[in-house]
Amino acid sequence: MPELPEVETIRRTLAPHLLGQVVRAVQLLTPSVWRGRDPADLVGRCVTALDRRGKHLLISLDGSPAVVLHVHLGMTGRLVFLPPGAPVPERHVHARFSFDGGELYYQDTRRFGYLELLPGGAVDRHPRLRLGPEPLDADFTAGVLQGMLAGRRAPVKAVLLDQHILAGVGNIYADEALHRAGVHPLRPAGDLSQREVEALRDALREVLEEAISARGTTFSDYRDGEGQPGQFVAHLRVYGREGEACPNCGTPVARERLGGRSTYFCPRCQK
DNA sequence: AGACCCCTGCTG
DNA sequence: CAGCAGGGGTCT
Repeated sequence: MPELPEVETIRRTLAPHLLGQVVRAVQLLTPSVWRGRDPADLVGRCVTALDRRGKHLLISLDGSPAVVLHVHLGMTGRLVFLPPGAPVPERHVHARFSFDGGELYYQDTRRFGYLELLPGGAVDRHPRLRLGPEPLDADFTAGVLQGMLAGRRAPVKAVLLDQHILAGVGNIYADEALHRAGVHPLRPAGDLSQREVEALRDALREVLEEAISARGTTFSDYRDGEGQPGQFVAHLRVYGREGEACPNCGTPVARERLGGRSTYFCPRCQK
């Protein structure tokens, strides 16, 4: 579920509740979702930062040495902060973190996500966090994207989805960016013209920024850090819209499978 | 690039 | 009942 815009929205909505707060207790209800050091090691530590890398959330806590709680939400993961008295989630709650101002719940219906407690420091060298560049960083230029695509025969969409090459783009935003750029998802990555690479770079940044502004895309499961759904589903142009009119040209949106996943595109606008 | 795996729930 | 779902991993 959560791609870059959703994780960024969760980060922003959790930050005011967690920064400067001390973990008073941790309850791990489903041990299999936990990796790394003992969760009890969190108790007494203060949250010093919330960061995002791609689709990964990194919660830094103080201490000597400091630690980082690494969260990946998979398809259906949620991280929701609730003040005292708020209705308590009941289904698929796997962990609960108590703070003076409320409780942080980790839920995940399908359990594809995980929580991992890492030593602080060079977290980006950790195997699961060896990711490609951030598409919203200022130095993600058309030249950088060109370098990612050059010489590859794989479909351009498959390259966009590869987190080791580019961080944070998932099935929804890959399809949306390719549509905006007018590029067919099955085109061999290395065949794109310079003009197409520039359009794709701009489209990726635009769609990710707009989705963050709309607080993410909610089909069913996704919620932000305060339990609220995102609004970007109303802005989707092709994703999940098989048979509906392309907003550009009116041609029915097509769906094909790529690597076992649905791919939506306009057969007329995307060559 | 594809198949299969992880897991639960919803839809047709 | 089969098929599908925003994540990723591993193995051909």
